[in-house]
Amino acid sequence: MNRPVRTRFAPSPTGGLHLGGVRTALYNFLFTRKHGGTFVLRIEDTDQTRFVPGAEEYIIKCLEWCGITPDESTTAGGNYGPYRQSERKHLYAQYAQQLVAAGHAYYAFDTPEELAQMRAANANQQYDHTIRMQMRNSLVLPDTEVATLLAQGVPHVIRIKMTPGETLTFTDLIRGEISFDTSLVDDKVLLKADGMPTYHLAVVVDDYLMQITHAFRGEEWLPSAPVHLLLWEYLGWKEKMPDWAHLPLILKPDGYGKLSKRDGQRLGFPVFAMNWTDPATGETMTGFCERGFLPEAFVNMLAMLGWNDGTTQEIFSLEELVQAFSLERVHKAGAKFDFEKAKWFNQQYIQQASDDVLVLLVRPYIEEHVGEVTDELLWQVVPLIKERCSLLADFWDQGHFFFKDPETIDVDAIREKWNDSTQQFFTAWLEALDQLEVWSAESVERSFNELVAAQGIKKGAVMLPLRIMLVGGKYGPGVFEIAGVVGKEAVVRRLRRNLFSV
RNA sequence: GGCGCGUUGGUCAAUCGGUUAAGACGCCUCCCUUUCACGGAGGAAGGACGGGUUCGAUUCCCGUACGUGCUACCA
Repeated sequence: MNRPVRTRFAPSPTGGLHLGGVRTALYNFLFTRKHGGTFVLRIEDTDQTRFVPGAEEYIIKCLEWCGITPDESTTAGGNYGPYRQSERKHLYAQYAQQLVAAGHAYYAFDTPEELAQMRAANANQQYDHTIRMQMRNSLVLPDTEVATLLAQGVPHVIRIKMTPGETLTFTDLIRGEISFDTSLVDDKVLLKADGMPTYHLAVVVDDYLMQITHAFRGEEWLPSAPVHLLLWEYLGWKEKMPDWAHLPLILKPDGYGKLSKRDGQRLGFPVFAMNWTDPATGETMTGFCERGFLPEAFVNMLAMLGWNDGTTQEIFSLEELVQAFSLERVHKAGAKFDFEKAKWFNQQYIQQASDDVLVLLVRPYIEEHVGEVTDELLWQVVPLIKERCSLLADFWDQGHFFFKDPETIDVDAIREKWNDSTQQFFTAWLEALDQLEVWSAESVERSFNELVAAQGIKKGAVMLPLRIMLVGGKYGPGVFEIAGVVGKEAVVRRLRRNLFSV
């Protein structure tokens, strides 16, 4: 196939953009960038009952955050629009009619009750070649009656007429050759009673009209591949059919099922790229973005979930991914999502990031707690604590004491070390600090050491209490560094308060 | 139930018939550090099972088991 490469990402706007969705989009993006093609975003909003307003804008926002913006979409434009299936309604009906005319599809007038009755007779019964001649459709009804029913506007659908007894084979770019027996495939609905197409008709028509050359989608679509294959054939477009690649699923960390929103809530990690608020319930699901992931790290992590370049390299920039990516190396088996590993990727990127971008990124996570903070303070704090942070949100947990007095103090830890001489020591040190002319990490430390020597006590006995009074617990960077940044006033205040309470 | 797809340590995974079966995350130990992290050194932990093919199978084939997906006028 010599056509220019065109891939499409086709999410349904029914909720947040989850990990599997982003990864599919990412592989589309990497593939098109590598082969100099076009990356199309098409929206599958044919199911009006599940359609959620604002979801399309949300999806585009997520892709932008990830740095994998599509070349063609409702907002980006392009010559193959409209890019929303709901706006292409007329096209699908036209091709469905064409299939009926060619004898590859038929009108079915069965009511929901009749369908239920059919299935009640045999739980495994599908609407297929074994039973279609016993149903109410244009295959069995006289032409005149069909015409009358259609004229009267009786609700009906159009179903594909599967030819039994054939073996369909196609080559999946990831899985190799896959075969199906058409006798086992049912007569899927192509056009619904409301005039909207089902996914089956819509993908084929859209991919054809948008001249898609490579179609990537989740593994869950594999069983319906024969329907799509036949549709390409029946519509007479077989030569233009894209190559297929069915991507492995992203699985929940425990158990083996597909990763779902519920798993995120249950296990305490995000499953969406960015915050998603369900307009119906008002419930907000935290995204990787808001949780403090850097987009580069997020994308890197996702790329490695089901693919690797065969070397031991794990950290890839987007550009490197584009170079190294190949569908042949995508795994066949699903991969369990591991939040710990995801955090590790982000930690790597935080360590690599320069302090000036970190200051920019970290600010909202700090200001969320204490209001406005100065650049100067952030510039001092960021380098001191970045190496102990995996998520942007960690900057608050690891450095809150730089911005406000600790709210809780690990009193028990102090008490273990506490006695009259430590009490004396700190009282004396407070006076010494007051005399200090230059306030810096070094001068504070010097003053501390001098007093330790003068009082003849063990430094270990007073270091920990000092830390805890200053930061609240047994963590954080060097105490004197902290004292230097926080300033004399705050140090004295924190010591006084805690000296008294202990 | 039927059909499809899959199966290397707890997790991500390398190996494209011959290896002491890499590496990473996590876990454990030690070092560094008068806190915690970072960093460094080390450790435990793996080919689902049964048949073939072959001089030789983790690798190729078949079967079984297990898992998972689909089986809607949802995608």
